[in-house]
Amino acid sequence: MSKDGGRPSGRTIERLSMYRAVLRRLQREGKTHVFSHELGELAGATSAQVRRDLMGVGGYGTAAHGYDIKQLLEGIKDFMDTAERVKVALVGVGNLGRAILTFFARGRPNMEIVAGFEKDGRKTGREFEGIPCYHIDEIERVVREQDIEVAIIAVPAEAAQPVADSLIRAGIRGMLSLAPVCLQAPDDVYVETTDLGVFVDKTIYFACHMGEDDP
Amino acid sequence: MSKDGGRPSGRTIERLSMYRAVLRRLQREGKTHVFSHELGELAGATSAQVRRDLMGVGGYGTAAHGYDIKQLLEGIKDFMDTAERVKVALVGVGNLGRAILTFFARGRPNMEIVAGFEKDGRKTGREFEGIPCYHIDEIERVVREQDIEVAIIAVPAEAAQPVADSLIRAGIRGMLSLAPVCLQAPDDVYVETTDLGVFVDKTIYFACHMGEDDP
DNA sequence: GCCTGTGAAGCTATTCACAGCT
DNA sequence: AGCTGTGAATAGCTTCACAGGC
Repeated sequence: MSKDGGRPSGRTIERLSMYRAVLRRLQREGKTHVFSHELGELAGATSAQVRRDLMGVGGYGTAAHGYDIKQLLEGIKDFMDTAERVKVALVGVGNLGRAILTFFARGRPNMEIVAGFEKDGRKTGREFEGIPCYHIDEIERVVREQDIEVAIIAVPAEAAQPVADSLIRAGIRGMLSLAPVCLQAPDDVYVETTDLGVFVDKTIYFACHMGEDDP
Repeated sequence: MSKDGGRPSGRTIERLSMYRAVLRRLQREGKTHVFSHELGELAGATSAQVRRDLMGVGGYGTAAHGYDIKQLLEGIKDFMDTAERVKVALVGVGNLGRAILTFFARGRPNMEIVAGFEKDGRKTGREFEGIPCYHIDEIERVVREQDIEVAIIAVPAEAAQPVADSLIRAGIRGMLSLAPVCLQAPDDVYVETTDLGVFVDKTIYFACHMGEDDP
């Protein structure tokens, strides 16, 4: 069976994450097995794509019943997750930050938000969804002390780079920024940027230019 | 001079949207011209990538000063935007919805949020950021009456598909869903899904597996 | 018959590299 | 000398298509 073929691409990881979400839902609904074409339909991928992605995680499927959901979730977990739950910080506890807290509050198996940071003094010292909220100046100390490895940045555009700089000084390994700016960071810190404005523009573009043929 | 070469890809549109954000910022800072490598650095792309993207919008650049920012913004606008500002609905006015409202409140040139929808009766009938909030049952009527073409869906996962169905019945052309489910829709409705959970998983994965070589 | 796993083909996107201009 | 615009080359991703199994 040769070697397992290099590192997976970002696209593959995104899809695996979606498959996992779908699989968990199916499991809650009582299903135990699923075919590649079903999973594909529910996750927005073709069956061939699903099979190829699952190949990478050592996918044990059978022609008779498709994939065993429990086994598959286990496989994806082994493939993607780290041994311990990753500790995550949330910087910015405004509307967006609180939405994120609610979203992740009921805990995911692979991560845990352990600290929030805010500039606004009326929010610091309190708890949100059970997460303590510190002042933004404490980022370096708290991130170090608690071995926080990943941060979600939900602050206004102007504040994003300074926040990133603090996190980098504190030794963060990865950041997900929701602010509409491309953060500068050293090569050994992974940065992912998700700008809502971009997705709105994209949706508008394709919604309004659909079915236009080149003349 | 030959044909302008087919429809641009989603990736290209995403980058154009980011370039635009950067260009607007540079313009506010008083700059009038920019080189492809500068724009690339600020937007997270290579200079070659920038030049190729801008070629598509008829990029007028000169070797001496690079691209004229004003002209370029005009070009991107002509290329991407529709003649009229697109009317957008926001479904779900919880924390996430309100974050979106604040984010887009100061208006973008190409779109305008004109209505919010909520299930929670305590929010309906009021205004948020100057946007009227209707009950979710009124989606069909209001979307039709106001010629709303695009919707942003910021409701919990379980509610997303029913909301999408109402929007589709109302004749929506595109939807951006922030719920972690892949929406079913007819082919003539464009659907974009942005699941935060996926991006968090991805960030965690790459942050924690960086610098691992195949043994 | 209908499924998985997978080499090979096909396609799309990105980068290279250089002509042409200032 | 340094930049844009762009054909050509490369790299990366997705789909095809079929062998093998239940």
